[in-house]
Amino acid sequence: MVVYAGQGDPRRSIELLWRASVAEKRSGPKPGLSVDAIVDAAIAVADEHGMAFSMRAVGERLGRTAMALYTYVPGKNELVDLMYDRAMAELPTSYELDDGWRAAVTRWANDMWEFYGRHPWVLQVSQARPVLGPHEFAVIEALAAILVATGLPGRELRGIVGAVNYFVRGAAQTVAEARAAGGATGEADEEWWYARSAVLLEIEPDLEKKFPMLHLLENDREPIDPELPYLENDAVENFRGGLKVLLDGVEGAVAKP
Amino acid sequence: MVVYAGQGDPRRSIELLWRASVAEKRSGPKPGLSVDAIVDAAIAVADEHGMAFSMRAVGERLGRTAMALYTYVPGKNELVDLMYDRAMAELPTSYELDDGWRAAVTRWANDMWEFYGRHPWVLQVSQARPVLGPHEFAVIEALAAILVATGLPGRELRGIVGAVNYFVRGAAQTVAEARAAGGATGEADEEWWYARSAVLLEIEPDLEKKFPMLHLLENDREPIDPELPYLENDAVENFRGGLKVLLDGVEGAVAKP
DNA sequence: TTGCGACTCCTTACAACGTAAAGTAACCTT
DNA sequence: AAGGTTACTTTACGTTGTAAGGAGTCGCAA
Repeated sequence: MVVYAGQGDPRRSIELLWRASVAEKRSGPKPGLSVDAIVDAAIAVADEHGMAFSMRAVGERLGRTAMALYTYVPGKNELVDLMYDRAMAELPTSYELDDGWRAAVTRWANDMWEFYGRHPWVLQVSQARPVLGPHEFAVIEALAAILVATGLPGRELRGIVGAVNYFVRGAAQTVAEARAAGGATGEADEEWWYARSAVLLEIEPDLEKKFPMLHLLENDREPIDPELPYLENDAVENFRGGLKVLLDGVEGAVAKP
Repeated sequence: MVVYAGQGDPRRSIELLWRASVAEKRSGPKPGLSVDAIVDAAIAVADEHGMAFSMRAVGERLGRTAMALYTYVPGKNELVDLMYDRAMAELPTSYELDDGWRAAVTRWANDMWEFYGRHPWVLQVSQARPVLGPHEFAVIEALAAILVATGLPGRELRGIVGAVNYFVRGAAQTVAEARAAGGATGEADEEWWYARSAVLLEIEPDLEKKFPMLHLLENDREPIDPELPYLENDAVENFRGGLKVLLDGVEGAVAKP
């Protein structure tokens, strides 16, 4: 199931995200941790073990119990919000437009693609959560800034920003999750897919006749780059192809009106 | 976190999905349940209470304990697979091409959009799971069949199928989850968004200066249809706009090569 | 008719989870 | 030195998926 981010107390979440913590008069023992340290630890755990990280695991990595985290962070949902936004800080906040908006959007998309590869757990945080944190804003702002250069009105651009965003995310997810599925059992991509296809074909031998169009799509393949694993080939090719079509559409909108 | 479908024993999953259960010589008490009944009950629970349904809840709805389900279904993951595929049986498996592929794809997308609205929990099942079940296949086959009519080669169509699919899903998710978030606390969309924007603006008053491009996009609005809730307006507009651009791109590819 | 084995379904139990509650000890302020 | 505030721990509760074992039911062979 999806982690619903942005579900906690909105004020507290947003204060944490925007670091609006008022430095108050302090008393009592010195804090041994910090929100930053916790978020970093949580990201490290998630990078290693997937989104199914536990408060106990994060605490342990910091030499504390799970409950110690609750001094700094209201709950797991809010921690996920913070992780999400923090991770996005890795991404560029602006793109050169020298070689045109199309090249810039492509760079944005590639950066996102690689980012999702580095932090696959991000893909498991609800895709449609409201944009809450500063870095999240910055990432979308970067895309918006590029697209504004097309001269299209905001009304049209909103749909385009969404489309590009959804597409990149969806495409990245296809790789990330297949990779995770294979990785969990230690199988390589090929074996994982092979095991499933084999069973499927055994049980439903005339699969190709039942779904002729899919069969048609599947069999028109580029020569495979032996450097990359099976799945990567497919995914990268589809990513490039889909993005190309999408940007062709944007170009059409720019040229026409 | 995402429910990883397709994680269980592949043979057993696929046998269940394709109903390849061999009718064996039976002995022992008559089964009081069936896989179908369980899947139906699980879908009903998920429709009502979201993807965070429990085996106990499904059992209870059928007047059994949670463990009774394990006689029919190997585990929760496999049950989710079955629910997913069963739900997709609602969707059309082919589309008229009389008015052209573009209109047909639009119908496909609209059907998916409405489908996701009916069963928002489907969006919480991993978007990128391998296509496993017959109805899932049929849905993609339907889209593929339409797009094949463009005359584009399979190589190009694969990226397009992916793009359309990701886009529709992503767009639907934006509505579904905001709806769920509001619904959970009983807030209407407007209030929910308003609460967040208000806090954000209070904490970060010059938000609009920090993210001028987003501000620009946000403020170029169509007149709002007072019939629909706030969020619906936005989402539907972006959905239509994004799809239009995407299909323009496909049209470009058809015209050019 | 009488078992026997297969089968459904239940009870019990366990480990893992998020987190509430309450306690202990460290530290600043007065 | 006292008192209040804070960091962190321990313990505990309610939920979750599901393993293990047992009770009862039925078909079939002897």
